[in-house]
Amino acid sequence: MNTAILWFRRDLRLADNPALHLALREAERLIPVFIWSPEEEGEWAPGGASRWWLHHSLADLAGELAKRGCPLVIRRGDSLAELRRLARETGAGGVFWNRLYEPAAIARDTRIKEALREDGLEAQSANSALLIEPWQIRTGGGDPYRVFTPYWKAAQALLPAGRLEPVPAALVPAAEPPQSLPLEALELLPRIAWAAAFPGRWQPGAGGARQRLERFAEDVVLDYSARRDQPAQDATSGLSPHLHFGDIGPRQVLMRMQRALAEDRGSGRIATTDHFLREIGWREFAHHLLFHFPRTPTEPLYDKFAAFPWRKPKDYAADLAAWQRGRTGVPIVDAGMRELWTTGIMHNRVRMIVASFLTKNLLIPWQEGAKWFWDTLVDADLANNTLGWQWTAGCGADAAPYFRVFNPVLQSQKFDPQGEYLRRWLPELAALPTDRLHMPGAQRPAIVDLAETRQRALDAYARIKGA
DNA sequence: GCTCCATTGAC
DNA sequence: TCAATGGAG
Repeated sequence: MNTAILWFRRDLRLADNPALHLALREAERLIPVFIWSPEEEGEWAPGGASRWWLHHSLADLAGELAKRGCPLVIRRGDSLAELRRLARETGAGGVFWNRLYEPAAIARDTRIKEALREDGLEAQSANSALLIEPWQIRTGGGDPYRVFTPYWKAAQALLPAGRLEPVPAALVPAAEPPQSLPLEALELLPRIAWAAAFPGRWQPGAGGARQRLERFAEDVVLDYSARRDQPAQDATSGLSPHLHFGDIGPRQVLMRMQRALAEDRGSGRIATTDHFLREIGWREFAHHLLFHFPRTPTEPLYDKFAAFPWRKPKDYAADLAAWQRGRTGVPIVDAGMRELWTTGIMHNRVRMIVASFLTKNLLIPWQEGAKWFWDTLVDADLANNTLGWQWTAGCGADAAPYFRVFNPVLQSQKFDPQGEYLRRWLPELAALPTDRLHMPGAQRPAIVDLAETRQRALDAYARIKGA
């Protein structure tokens, strides 16, 4: 084959890109293409924050490709139609891509693979996004895992080893350059100034991802176990949006961590690196679950929770709005929701706190929280978002037992003892003494009584228990 | 079928 | 202490 199409989706990098190497094995000339087709992702088209990231990550990828003499082609519309058109225009003999695991994407890609093969084209997919593909791991009984610890234990034996595919220094483009839209034509950037603070916080793209991984592996991971749960600290990797868009892949992360370990065995690095890789394991587990239980983005994994007595939309609309805007009167909740709105991210510890508050204290369905996160997080990822929300709501895999209701005041005191995080995101409270800072009503009257609503949640759970 | 372990907590 | 549950053995 003379020419191959490399179809980029959420693998926006040249390093450790197996589809790229599949294509280069088959063909001399390469046509890298990105097709904007959000309607093909059903209910889960990228949200506003994700689109901001995608724009900049695509710009970075286009730059890297141009440097190697092989410009990125940008199209919009029906993916299959555009791939066929591109193959016709260029005489390409095949299409290569890296797999996605969302139900809508799997259905689309399966259909496209069949259609391209019927056209007489080669069509092949590869794995760039996961250490272990969802179908590689089963319990002794042959079922998918639903509990993390045994899943991750089984995963150890299947972790990839060996070298990663190198980045080609140069690529050969199509004989005739195909038509391409300018990136701006996709209109991915928000029209309002909402994302104004994002560029100071993030550098989307493969270069930014590599810098983050280096900094983390050299320095931050040393204290990861001790500091990861404190939202005021800059003690996490910050890799989640990069991993979502494939600016970097989990194999690159794993190999870098293994190198860090090899460089200084005997230090405290072993335990803390394992702890971090365990979090990468949660990402793998989330994809395992989404693949095997594709209805979970909207439905509880365990059927009996379908009968859970959530409040009704007309009753909770005002409380939901207060939660979204960071006006609940519970400081740690409001701080987290403001961090999310301003930066497109929220510390994982705080995600659990605000999610517990929404589902248990406000008794609002977890799906509402999942939708809000979907639109506001730069790292919005269907697998991770679904697992996180169902975990907190108590209806999903490896869930916290429902009777474990987070107390946001205790959580705040424990994980932000100096009130540093609270003062950062609620500057109007900066002058308060720390002990008062954590308390509901410090800034505005709390919309609910914590003790009362905790009991209401426990009662609601008791009603469906054993159903 | 049984025991044991683990499970980002609160009272 | 409370308490539910999956998974391993």
